Amino acid sequence: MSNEISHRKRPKGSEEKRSAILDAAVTVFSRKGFANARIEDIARQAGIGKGTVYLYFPDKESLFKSLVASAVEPILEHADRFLSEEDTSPRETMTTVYDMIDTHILQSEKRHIIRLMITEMSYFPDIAAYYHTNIVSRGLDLLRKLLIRADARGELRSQHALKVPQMVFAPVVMSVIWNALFARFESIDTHAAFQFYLDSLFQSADGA
Amino acid sequence: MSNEISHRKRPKGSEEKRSAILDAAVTVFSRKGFANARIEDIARQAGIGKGTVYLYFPDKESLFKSLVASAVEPILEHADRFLSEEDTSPRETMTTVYDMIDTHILQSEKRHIIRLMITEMSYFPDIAAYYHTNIVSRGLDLLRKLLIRADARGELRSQHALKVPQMVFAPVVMSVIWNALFARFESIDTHAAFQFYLDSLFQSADGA
Amino acid sequence: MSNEISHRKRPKGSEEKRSAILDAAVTVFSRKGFANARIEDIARQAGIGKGTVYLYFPDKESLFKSLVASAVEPILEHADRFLSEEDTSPRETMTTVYDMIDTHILQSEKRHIIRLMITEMSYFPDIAAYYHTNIVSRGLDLLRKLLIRADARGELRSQHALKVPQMVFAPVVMSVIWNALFARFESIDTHAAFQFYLDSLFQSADGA
Amino acid sequence: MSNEISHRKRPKGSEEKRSAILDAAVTVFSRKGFANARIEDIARQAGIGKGTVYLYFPDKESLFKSLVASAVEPILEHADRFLSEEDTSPRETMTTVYDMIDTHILQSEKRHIIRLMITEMSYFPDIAAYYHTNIVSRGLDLLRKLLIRADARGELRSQHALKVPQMVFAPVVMSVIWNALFARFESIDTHAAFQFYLDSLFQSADGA
DNA sequence: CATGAATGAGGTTTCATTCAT
DNA sequence: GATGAATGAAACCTCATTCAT
Repeated sequence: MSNEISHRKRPKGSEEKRSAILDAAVTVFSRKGFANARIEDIARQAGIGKGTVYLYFPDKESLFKSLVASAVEPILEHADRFLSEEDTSPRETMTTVYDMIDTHILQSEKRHIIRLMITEMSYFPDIAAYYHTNIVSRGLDLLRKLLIRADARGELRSQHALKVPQMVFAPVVMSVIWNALFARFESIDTHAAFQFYLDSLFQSADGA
Repeated sequence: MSNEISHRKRPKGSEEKRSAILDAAVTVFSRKGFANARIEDIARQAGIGKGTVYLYFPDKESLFKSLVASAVEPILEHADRFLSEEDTSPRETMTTVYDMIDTHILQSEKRHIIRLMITEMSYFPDIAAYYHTNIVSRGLDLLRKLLIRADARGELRSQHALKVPQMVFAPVVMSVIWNALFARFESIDTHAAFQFYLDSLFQSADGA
Repeated sequence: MSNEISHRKRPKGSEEKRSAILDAAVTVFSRKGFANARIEDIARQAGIGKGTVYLYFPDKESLFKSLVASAVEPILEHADRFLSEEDTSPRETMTTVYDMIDTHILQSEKRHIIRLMITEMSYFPDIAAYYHTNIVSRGLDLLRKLLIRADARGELRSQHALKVPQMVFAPVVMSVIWNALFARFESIDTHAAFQFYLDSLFQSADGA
Repeated sequence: MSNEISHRKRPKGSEEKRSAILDAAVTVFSRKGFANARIEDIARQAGIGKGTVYLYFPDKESLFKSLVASAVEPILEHADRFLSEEDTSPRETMTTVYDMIDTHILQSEKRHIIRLMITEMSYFPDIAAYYHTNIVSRGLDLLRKLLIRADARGELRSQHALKVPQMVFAPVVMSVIWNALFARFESIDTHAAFQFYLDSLFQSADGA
């Protein structure tokens, strides 16, 4: 909706402008990567002047970090709520989580931000630290609990899953990376990946 | 092993020096990423002068591409051979493949190169095209055959796997990325990931 | 004179600055030649920063070409007008042309640019092609007509002149080159050269 | 004979090699200009190693200067002899000189060196000084005497010629420069230029 | 607030020159 | 003597950032 190539008309309100810059940044960072993105391109894409970017973000790195934050924070709230639900079956919970991820990340412009996190975060150790502490490790804790609950109910197919809860994210990561590198040549069936994972993680309580 | 009659005119220590530059390049590219790696740093790391790098590689991009090639090409030969074996059970074959990957990539310095491929390749579309054609799509073909054979033998656990053979690489990709971003904070149990995958893909022929 | 509505978006002092850069470029290119002139020297000479040069000219070569164009284009307009005059005697016309060249080129800073054209143009084949097509061959055509008209009026001294109209430029070229190489040691009497040429080309109609 | 593009077989004798380097230098300097000629190209063209050039010439500049010297010195000897002849008519003498120049310079590879002198000498003030003192001013003296002698015999057409003896070289300079810049597009009739000059300088003693 | 002209640090690449073999 | 691998100074050009308007 807002990531055409055309230069949009000047946004007015201050918060709107901040958000226009972030939108433009996703586009440009996605296309070029952090190092090759020019602030001037982001400004033009946002329909504002180059100097204006610096009224909203102190420097290029902060802009990138804000971008990541703007994408990740809303996700966390949802996740928190759903993963803690204990009155639904683990498979149902996980199905819901995957649906949410599919809808709110993979199908939205946010998938670009997730890709940028994956490809650029190793060069921003402080971002990595921040998100590990605040998001990843908390997410893994919730997942571990979910898997343990599934195991207790006899629904966990492989004990190995308990040792690598990170793999639950594999369909997301693989989908994002595959599309970044090879979408031009060959698509990846993300839904099948989710289904495959649900089948891999869970079985009905009778072991079938 | 790499001491054949050299292709070009460079004398004696030449191939060793080329190697030294590539080794230095892994280190520096890994630490800084392609864009932030300075040729001068690579040269210093290799213990040579800045200009010397250009005697072996025409420019920074070629150096990077050669680096990727040097890591990937040997892998392909092995993979080809093993995946085509038809007289072993699919699970055994896959186990061997995972072992090979673990030994030759994840446990070696090559894991850094694989990470660089994943994180930088989207900015080198021609590398992506080359490796998709020559490696990835061929690998997927072999995997598809393997999975179909497993299915024919009643050993494939989920039909969904057939639609996303890419997911077979998930343990490798996840391991590499996790370690790049979060190894400092929390390890990932790569072996458990492989086991989980084998359990997910295959069941004994009687469905157990 | 150069204060029309400017083509691009550069505001107020912009055309002045472009001019200042071109002026500085004449000085530095003249002193050092194209290859040995450093952009930084030109910038310093113009009283601006190195990067500023690149706001006005995309690269060093373009700067050089613009420099040549800025000197040559105004000349052409004049020349066109005068050489086509058919109601004055050829000798008078040629006298006027030589006067114009003397005033507007040899006595002005433009003589440096003409020298640069002569000394550097062989390394810019596209400049040579452009100026041959647009200036030199057109100038020669006009000169040929002039000489033929003189011949028809019985005023051409030597038929050989018709075969090498290029020699009409000899006083200019010789003067520019002599001064570039030997002005320090010995002057060249440019006016005598022009007079010699007029005497060589033309005689009164009665053959005297 | 010796300016093909192919890499010749190794010359052996020391003087031969010096001369091979000079031959190669003409070719390469002509094609690229002083600044853009690479020592390595000259060496390859001469069929020797890069370092070998430095056994014969201390640096690039010296090589260039030696090149010019090798072309100019032999010319001087001839010129001296002919111009001083007083028992032939000035026009005959000048005709001979022009013939010599045509044969030994314009028709030979030396024309490239003359061009290089013209185009590069302004950036080598010491070369200019040397040749002005030793060649140009001496040549002009001889020419002045010749013209005065012609005048005394009533054979000088225009008194202006006495004031700009430099113009006697105009056909040479114009021919060399024209060919350097525009030979691809349009030729210059050098012989007509010489004839035009002889007609311009001299008349028969009776004024015809 | 907004702008974009101006700046100069920084990185890539070239190539004259050296020197160990 | 001859070589060419190695070097690093030097120059082009880019772009994040500043600041006068």
